[in-house]
Amino acid sequence: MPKIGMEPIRRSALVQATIAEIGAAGNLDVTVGQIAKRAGMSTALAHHYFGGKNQIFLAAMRHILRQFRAEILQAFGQATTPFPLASAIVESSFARSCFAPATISAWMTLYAQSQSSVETKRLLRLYQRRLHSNLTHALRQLSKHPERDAQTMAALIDGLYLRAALSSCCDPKEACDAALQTLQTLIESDQ
Amino acid sequence: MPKIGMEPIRRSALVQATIAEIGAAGNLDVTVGQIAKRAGMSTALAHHYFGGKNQIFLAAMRHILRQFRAEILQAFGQATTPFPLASAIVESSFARSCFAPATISAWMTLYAQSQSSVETKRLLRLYQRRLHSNLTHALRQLSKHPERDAQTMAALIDGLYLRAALSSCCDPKEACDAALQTLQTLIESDQ
DNA sequence: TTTTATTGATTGACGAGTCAATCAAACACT
DNA sequence: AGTGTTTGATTGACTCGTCAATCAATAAAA
Repeated sequence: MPKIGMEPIRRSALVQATIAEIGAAGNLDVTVGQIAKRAGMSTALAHHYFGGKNQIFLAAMRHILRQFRAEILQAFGQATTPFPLASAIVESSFARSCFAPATISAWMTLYAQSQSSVETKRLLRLYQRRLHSNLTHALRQLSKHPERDAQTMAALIDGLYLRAALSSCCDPKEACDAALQTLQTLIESDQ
Repeated sequence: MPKIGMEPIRRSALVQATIAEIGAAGNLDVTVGQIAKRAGMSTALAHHYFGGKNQIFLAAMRHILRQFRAEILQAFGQATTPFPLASAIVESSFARSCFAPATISAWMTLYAQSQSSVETKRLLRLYQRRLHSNLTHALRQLSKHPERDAQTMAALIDGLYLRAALSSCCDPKEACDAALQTLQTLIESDQ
């Protein structure tokens, strides 16, 4: 079997499997064995490539963040004028991909783990800083207090996401509309 | 030792110890042994009173929710006119007690576990519904869209709490002010 | 003596990480 | 082309530790 160059394939498969497995379990109570099995390899191989359970999880988290970032960058690419840009950032945050059960569980896990793992906390902060900075940039020409409104919008996005993701009652679309509505209100109020 | 009526004392001690232990660990990776030791008893006794690990955790969660609810009720008691009432609800959500490390960890755990435990999800929804209903009540005379604005404020509170609790940079006070500021903006905008 | 409180010791299961061994492709050299 | 060597890929089996849950036994009130 040893075709050379398996490493990236295996690593990717493990990351995918980790996310899927977290999604299926709903939390971090997932064994390396389960992950490896889903990825179609032995536990030993998983350890061989990642060195340990925690590093597998971190890689999975990074993958989610990278995916989210891609979503945002795409939004930046398509919209060029300020307001559509701001809306696009909001809409990216409520993209369908963010509401896949596995993604939701991974996010919640990220929050929960950030209390105990400095590396996880670092990742979370990275996300928060990026969202804030993107929003500030988009709001610079729309708002009198771009920093402050960006802070508010960022928190609102996180909060609406939480509620939409956890209470299966209200759907992503509704949450997104609520965020856009508030965005409008904010930039109108201090014109 | 068998003084009669130990049960409530033991249960309470276990709940306290659970919260403290979750706070110290930063997550749910806490053993019954650790909890029992902190509460000054044997693991067997912990099992005797609660029946199992999960039920200990659920009791701890319920305790946090109850504590939070007390904070809100107190706010309701003190403020009688609408606007101070709404502010008071916001302020309760950012009370110092909500930012104790143990409380933060417990909340994050609540979010994370709600994906896998129906009972935990039930508790979370209970909190969400109560916050929404309290806010709606307070906003009824202040806003043209009490329901909608309550939804927004509830999400904003959760989001600001997340950010304040997880990034040690921005403090509770700031988050609270941001929420109050937005509350003001919302009710002015649709007057 | 019945009931309640309490524990030490034990069990049974599970899981992370390690290791030695195997297998096959690629490579080097003739 | 043929042969031997290196090297990456891969795993089964094992170790070591941990932990939830159980139980039988003890002690003290009522």
